[in-house]
Amino acid sequence: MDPVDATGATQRQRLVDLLWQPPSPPRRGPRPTLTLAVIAQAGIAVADADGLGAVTMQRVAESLDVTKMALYRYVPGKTELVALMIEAGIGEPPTLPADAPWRDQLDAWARQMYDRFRRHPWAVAATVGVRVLGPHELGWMERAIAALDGTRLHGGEKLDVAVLLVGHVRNLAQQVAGIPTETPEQAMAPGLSELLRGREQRFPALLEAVASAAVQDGRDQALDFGLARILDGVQLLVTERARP
Amino acid sequence: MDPVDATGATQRQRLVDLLWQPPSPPRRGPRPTLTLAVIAQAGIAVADADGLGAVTMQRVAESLDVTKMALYRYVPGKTELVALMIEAGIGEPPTLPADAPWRDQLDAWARQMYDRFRRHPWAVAATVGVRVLGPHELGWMERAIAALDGTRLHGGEKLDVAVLLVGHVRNLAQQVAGIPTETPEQAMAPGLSELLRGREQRFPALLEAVASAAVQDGRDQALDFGLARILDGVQLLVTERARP
DNA sequence: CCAAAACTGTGTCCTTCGGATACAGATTAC
DNA sequence: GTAATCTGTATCCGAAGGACACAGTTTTGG
Repeated sequence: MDPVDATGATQRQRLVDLLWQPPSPPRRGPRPTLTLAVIAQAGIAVADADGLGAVTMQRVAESLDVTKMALYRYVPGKTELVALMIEAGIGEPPTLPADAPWRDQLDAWARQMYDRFRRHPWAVAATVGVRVLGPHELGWMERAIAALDGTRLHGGEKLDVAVLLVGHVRNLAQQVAGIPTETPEQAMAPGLSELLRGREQRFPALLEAVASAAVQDGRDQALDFGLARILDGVQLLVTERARP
Repeated sequence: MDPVDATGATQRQRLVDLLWQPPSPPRRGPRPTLTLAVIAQAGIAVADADGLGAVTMQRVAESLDVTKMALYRYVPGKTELVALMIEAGIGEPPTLPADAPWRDQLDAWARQMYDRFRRHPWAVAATVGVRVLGPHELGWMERAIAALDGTRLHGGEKLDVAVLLVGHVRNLAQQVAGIPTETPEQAMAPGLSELLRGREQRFPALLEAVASAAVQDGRDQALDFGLARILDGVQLLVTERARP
């Protein structure tokens, strides 16, 4: 199943080690010219500028004035490089007032995560699919779950709330990616209204919604809306659980 | 900005045409051995079997007993092939009872979309980022918006509800992809509990949640949970709007 | 009926990418 | 000092997307 290398470690285990136990500097041989952090930052710079597709070993190496193969001394492969970029890009989990109501905590949490994703739009595409989580990413999850500590939700429910919020934030960040100036609703997809033109009778409800939404103002209104709905729904459950 | 080909059409416009106006059969020359639908199905078969990464021109062409370059007679490039795969994979929007309450309609809508994504897990990864929407995909949106026709929500709000639901469904489908047997909570990420082992003091809330969630049963419980919360939240808004 | 036009599928070539391997130089431990 | 260890490099490879020219096939117009 999982490919095994010469040392007997699986690819997965090597990635886990890379993310969770940054390798100690070597005791012999020439001093390394690079570090994992520097490499990750270089990759992030490329991705921020020209998208995830532009992140190639060649390009990252060039920006660091080394050869492509030099990177492989630090990183097993491109998958691992992207994983490091995600960890660095998402960054440390936010510090939230632990004594604030859970709803305020989660609201702030979601907005800060949205901020990170907006700063690094490629991170949305990079974090699809099952993968190994790093300390930062797990720290974010921990912080969200911890916000629900006071409630009487089950463990599974707490996890589900976090998953729900992450999904919303990721989804919105993705929609806005690449269209920094317009509002999300207006530019949900390139030329939505353009597509609808000439097909009015086929998508009447959509047409009317888009037309009346175009008048709407609102930076990040879709984020606010979804967040309010989700937290309203969660609040309903929490209060229901609160009374015996 | 947008590359222009010899005929003066932009790449984007060519894709729009491909999705919305299936090209008519040629009037002269040899009969084509393939059709767009057949090619898309071949691509879907490959993706279903071995993932989106296994979808190469070569591989798809082989499965159709043609050369790689033959495909380019039908499809401008791989991007367009994937777009066709998405359209065919998502399929026609569901038929829902138009007289049912909006909540039941949206619930069924979301579950059917979840079903499609579960059948084609690669579709989640393929539909990240801004892209041109096809008739099917737009039809799904239309159907969701139409479900809210009776309510007094604004156009923008209706769109936001749809986006919210799509986000949840996509997110869940992605989590479950590749782990068909276990429950989503248990296998949110490969070896979440394995990662937590030895780091109990660093992620206490997460640890407790995972531990108590492991006992939970529940196929698709995360889907149900999120759906219920979201629709609860929407319902709150709808009823609020209903009374003057 | 026949030639020109239009179209299909193929073979060949190019570039880019991720990655394996072998090697030369630098640094440290014994 | 010498052996072990580690770094960065140069070279090579297979697979990928795609450009292009060509040969064969079918229809249209005279």
